Amino acid sequence: MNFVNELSWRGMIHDVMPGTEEQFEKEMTSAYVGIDPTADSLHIGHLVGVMMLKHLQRSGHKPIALVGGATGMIGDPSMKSQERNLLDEFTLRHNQDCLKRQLAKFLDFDSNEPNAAVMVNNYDWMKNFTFLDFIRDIGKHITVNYMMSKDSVKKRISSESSSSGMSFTEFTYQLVQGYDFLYLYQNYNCKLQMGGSDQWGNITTGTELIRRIAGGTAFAMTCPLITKADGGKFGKTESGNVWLDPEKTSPYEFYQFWLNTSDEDAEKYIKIFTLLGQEEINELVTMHRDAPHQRALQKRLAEEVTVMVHSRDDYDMAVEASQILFGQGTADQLKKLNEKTLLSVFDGVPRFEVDMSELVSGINVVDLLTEKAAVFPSKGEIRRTIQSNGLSINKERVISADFVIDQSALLGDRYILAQKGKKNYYLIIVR
RNA sequence: GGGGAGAUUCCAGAGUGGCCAAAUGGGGUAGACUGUAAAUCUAUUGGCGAUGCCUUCGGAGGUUCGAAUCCUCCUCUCCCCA
Repeated sequence: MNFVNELSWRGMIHDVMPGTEEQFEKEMTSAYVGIDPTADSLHIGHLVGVMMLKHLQRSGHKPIALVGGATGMIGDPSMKSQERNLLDEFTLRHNQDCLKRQLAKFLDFDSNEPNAAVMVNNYDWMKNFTFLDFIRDIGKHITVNYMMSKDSVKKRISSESSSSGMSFTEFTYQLVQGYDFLYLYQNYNCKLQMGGSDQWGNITTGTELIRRIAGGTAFAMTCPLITKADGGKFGKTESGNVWLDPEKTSPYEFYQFWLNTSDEDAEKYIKIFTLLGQEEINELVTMHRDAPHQRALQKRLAEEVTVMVHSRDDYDMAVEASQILFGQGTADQLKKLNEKTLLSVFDGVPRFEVDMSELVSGINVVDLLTEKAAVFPSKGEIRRTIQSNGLSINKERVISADFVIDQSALLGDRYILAQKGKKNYYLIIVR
């Protein structure tokens, strides 16, 4: 399997440095991707980089996952984000461990194969590197002129937009990241850095350092930034990031995220986020174009990714839940569910607990869903939702804000299903 | 060190004494249409015991019958000149 070709037909290559392909043909090559350890879980924004590493390992080369304990605290000027705070070492290690556990689902870290994956943390080699040593040994080899010519820097300096300027720390970022590459080159024989297209400038600072200090040749390869056809940010839902950690994003929500991708995006994503082959994907795309309402693409995409990140069981559960929630499910069907099925179906649904005493004499929906269970942030909002036909209880539409709920509404004697709009479910558990 | 501009509801951005809970756009939410899509259209978008009341226009005071709007001080941001 040719790594570059593989990524190329999948639309995962934005830019490659000349000679990269030849390098892969010449020998087993180590390549790395950087990951910020800002949280103790990866989110799907990280997935592209992870998939690049996965393809790399599949084609016989050696993946290195670099945890940016040091760089993560500086903040990349191209990210526009604020400068970040230094994570304390305990948190850093904790996050690193968690990330490794997740990455192990994609990459083989443990085998004795020569191309087993490796995880490193740049904090380990940066923490004892003094400022003086750094500017003497590294800074000396790169000119400010060179650093200023990077797009990420230029954008921040030509401050026609009322941006807040760029701090020296941010300016230094590319050097620190470049040094990582040099370090990996010297200590791990790593010859390629991969990343999003916004990383190109940073990566080439690394190859430049390697050329000037080590007299070696290293390569750069970037993938396009993942976008959505509607211009929105990829990987976000109403409730924020889509995490790989099932505690943060349940498998049901995870599955739903992928199932909801638009037609246009689905064709793109299935190539990037699954390992399906070219032929199979082409068939799916054709099938989908013939009968878009079947959403064969989305279904397969959601299946593949959910199974890969979670498990086949989690996937089955998510599908079952989706069928009950979005299928022809009626109030009657809902009432027939036994407790076990009900709980598993609503596994990923936000839950609220309410005391039985609230229900015995009946309670107004508005009060229940604001004061007792904070499904809505304010009473005004729930009233507006009811007025626009947006609220259902146990799959039956609430038509008036005066609607009263009592024990007769309970499913399985202790549950109430509240639904806001089409897609948002909340489970109320009565004690 | 000197000079200038600014801080408004989720964001951008109007408003410069009463008609302002505050234009417009974006975003969010809900509805219609659909395929749990996209696009489009509609409604809504501070809170509440709701024809009214309460809290909001960087912070603290003050003027006034009445302030987002005027005055004083403070905090922060940006720009220009040294």
